[in-house]
Amino acid sequence: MNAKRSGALPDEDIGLPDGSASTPAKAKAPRRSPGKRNAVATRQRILEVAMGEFAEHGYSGSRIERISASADVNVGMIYHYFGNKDDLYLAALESSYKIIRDREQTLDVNEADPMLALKALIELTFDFLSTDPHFVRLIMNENLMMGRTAQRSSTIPYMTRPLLESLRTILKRGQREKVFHRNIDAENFYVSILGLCFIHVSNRYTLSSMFQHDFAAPDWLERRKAVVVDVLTSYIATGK
Amino acid sequence: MNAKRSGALPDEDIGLPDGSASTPAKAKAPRRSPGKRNAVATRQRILEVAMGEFAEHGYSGSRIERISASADVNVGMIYHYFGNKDDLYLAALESSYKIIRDREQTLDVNEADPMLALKALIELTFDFLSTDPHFVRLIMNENLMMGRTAQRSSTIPYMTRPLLESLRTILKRGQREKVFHRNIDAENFYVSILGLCFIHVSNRYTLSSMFQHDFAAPDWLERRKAVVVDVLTSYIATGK
Amino acid sequence: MNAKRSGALPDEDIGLPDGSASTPAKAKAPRRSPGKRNAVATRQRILEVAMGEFAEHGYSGSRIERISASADVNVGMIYHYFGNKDDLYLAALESSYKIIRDREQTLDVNEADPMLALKALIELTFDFLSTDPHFVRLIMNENLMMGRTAQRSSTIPYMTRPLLESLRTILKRGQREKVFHRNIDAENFYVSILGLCFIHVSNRYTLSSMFQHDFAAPDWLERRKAVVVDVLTSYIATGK
Amino acid sequence: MNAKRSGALPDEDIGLPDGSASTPAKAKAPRRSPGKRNAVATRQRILEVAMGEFAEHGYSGSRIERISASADVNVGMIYHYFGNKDDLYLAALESSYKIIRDREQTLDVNEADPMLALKALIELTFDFLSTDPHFVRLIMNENLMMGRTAQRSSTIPYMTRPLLESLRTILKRGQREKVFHRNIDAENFYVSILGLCFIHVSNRYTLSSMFQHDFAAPDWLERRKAVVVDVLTSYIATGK
DNA sequence: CATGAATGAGAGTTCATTCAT
DNA sequence: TATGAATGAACTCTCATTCAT
Repeated sequence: MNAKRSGALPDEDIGLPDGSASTPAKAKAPRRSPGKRNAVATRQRILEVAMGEFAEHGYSGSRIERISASADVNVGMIYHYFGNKDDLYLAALESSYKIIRDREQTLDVNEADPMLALKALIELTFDFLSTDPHFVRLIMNENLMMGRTAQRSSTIPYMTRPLLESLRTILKRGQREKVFHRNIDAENFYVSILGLCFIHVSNRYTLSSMFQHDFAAPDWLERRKAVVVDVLTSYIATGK
Repeated sequence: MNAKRSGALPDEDIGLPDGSASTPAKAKAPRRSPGKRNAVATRQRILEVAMGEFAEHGYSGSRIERISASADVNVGMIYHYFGNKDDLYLAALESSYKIIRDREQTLDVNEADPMLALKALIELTFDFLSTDPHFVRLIMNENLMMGRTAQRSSTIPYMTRPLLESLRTILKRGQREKVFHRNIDAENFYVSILGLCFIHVSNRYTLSSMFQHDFAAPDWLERRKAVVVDVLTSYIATGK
Repeated sequence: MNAKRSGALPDEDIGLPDGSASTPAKAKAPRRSPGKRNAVATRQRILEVAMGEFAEHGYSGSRIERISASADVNVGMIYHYFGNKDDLYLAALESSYKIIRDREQTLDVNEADPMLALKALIELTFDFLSTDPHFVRLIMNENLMMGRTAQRSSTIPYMTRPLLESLRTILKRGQREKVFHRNIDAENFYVSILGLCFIHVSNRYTLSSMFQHDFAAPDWLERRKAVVVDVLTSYIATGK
Repeated sequence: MNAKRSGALPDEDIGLPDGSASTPAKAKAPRRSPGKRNAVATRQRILEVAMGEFAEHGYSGSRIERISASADVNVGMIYHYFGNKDDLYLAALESSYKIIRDREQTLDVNEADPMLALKALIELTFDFLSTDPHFVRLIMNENLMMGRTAQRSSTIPYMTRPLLESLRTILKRGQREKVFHRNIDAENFYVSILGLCFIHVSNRYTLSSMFQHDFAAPDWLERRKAVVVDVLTSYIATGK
């Protein structure tokens, strides 16, 4: 891709300007041993820094220069390994998605009690999104950009498949055992889970200014998680 | 001397680059002619165009030039009326919030049946957010910018008060009449409403690529709205 | 935000507008070619051009564009090396001061005859200021800007120390040897020297229009220098 | 003159950017009685404000908008009365010059003792320049602009004539009475007076940062004035 | 006379990207 | 591989000046 500047993405993208001064240089990847020319490690270092940069500043607010400084490489290297900002963003997005996918694999769908399995899935989702806001911010950004990059990706569209499969498995079993209502649609239920686990992270700041307290406070999160589980289970449960 | 690229937000913001070519100049306010040299009208025209621009492209992706072209005014006029990009964004944000607030005021809280009143509130929220994605996008953008502008606003923090008051009134009456559980917390319940009404708009594109259908399709929205009402009422209802 | 027109000095500055047409692009540093991609040389070239630009046009009258053109570099390079117009001006000011300081160091303070040493110092000051009006203009400009930049400098305030030390040394010796009056104050005397050596350069144009001749003409300068030395020595000398 | 922007002055000018915030709106001419349409008074008010503005900010640093605000008229009026910025500057310059000229007329050249008359002239000059730095700043500015505007003026070139005439008269009488050296040249002596009375005002800020005290402090000025008189009279006096 | 909305031509600054070394 | 100097195209913001009302 050879597009100068923002021309890269045909239409939309999200960004946060500089503020370089106030962002305290990040945790900068550990300084590499000098002289080591380790292509794989360099690439990985750039990628990790980029994930943080894009999550924090959005696409157009992210700075190649800042990434190169934090990753302790020069600009040229970024272009060498990733081609351009657009493709670096794609790589960062895919890499971020991979993390949650891997996490979801740890779920034991075959748990004896479907309700317990469901609760576990809800809590995992809640915890994952709440613990590290980077992922949520990246998704928000991607949606503001109208999903253009996600569409280009060959891996992202499938990203939540495992989670969805787990959910379907659990739902079916619960319905067979008549502990769940039979007409619960997996997709719709997934959207409900996501909505309830996403909102306090995505809208953290506007909610905070409405309610005058921090929506990222651990104890609030703990109580909120219980409510979310409650809302969802009371909806799905037959009461049997 | 000079505030650097002065107009920037101190630290963070969200933006979507140009794409000028593909965005066909917007719907351009109707070409004025009789309204020439009309301060109020000009200011309003700029503001309306700005609301659309910021919602579509985010803060740093928005272009003063594009706004001035769409509003059919000289760039200088924007600075004349709003000072700088930042303050224009603030004005647009406040103006957007005002619209939803005004809409909420149309609710009849004293509806005889608390459950019906609650459903009305949920549906109004759902419809408002779904109908015009601009508001949702603006809020997403503001949260990606860590709420910096909302905090600067003297009006926004109080904007959702009326809605909350309505909700509290309804909840209290429902609890008194024992049709709602007694320990439902208004704040927490509001967050649940918001989460369920927000997610399919905010995550429209990533969800669409996951489930391969358009999450803005009218019929899907209709069904989804019923589910949302169902989830929330089945959680709150005593079954009495 | 952003310091609007951001790069500006906090409050005041002096400048001379364009006149680009009439100023024939300056003496443009010799077109580089071998020196391409030479950081040190490029920085130096920019600095030298900037010194001339600021001296001729004042701060706000100076144009980054004109500097970049004369230095035969891209505008971005100026920001790369100097950050902004303000800091470039600071660098130019410091660099200019350094030149006169270095020149002063060539003085032999331990000259046998204090009166001769004093004359040498006066003549050096006179010649330096008269020969190249750039320095005088830069200082005038800085004073019109109320010394804001000089105050920011960590080096300028100390720059005239050596000259003052030289003067003090000479004065003391002359007083000890009773060829100078004893109650001559070094600071006050320095101000007198400066005033007499400065005025025909700083007020060159208004004086010229008053007296209808060029105050920069070499023969006039020669005669004037003799008068200045005369005024100052007749004041300080005991007549012994 | 119809030149847009800085193109007005062919080449040079001096200016100080905004800093509007820190300059506390000046002493704003007394608010005129509403409804009064007094052309002469309006013109005069603009002129006075302009004199202050140009003295403080230099030519290109001065803002038509700021002048109109301080003079409590709108921009159009300035153009109505003065044509353009350039001609307003010329008017302000001439008006400033007129003030000092008028002041000088108060001198009694026919004072019995030539030395006393000379001292009076020196002190008047010293006091005038020290008391209100506006005049000095205006002259500095004009010289940085290479006297282009002064040359256009039909009155300025003659401005110091009266002072010069007074000086010549005094010098001649003193030389006739043999209290002054005979070969003192009026022009040269005038330049010396000016240099010694000008420097601590023109270079106030750079001198202050060199010597770490305020060169506008009343007691310092008093002592300095004595030195200046001393320097000049000890040079001119025959000692008879 | 008076107003201030509107214009247009810059000016300073930023940043993705390229390329000589 | 690696560096960072260099480029060029924007972008935000300013300001003298004009002109409809």
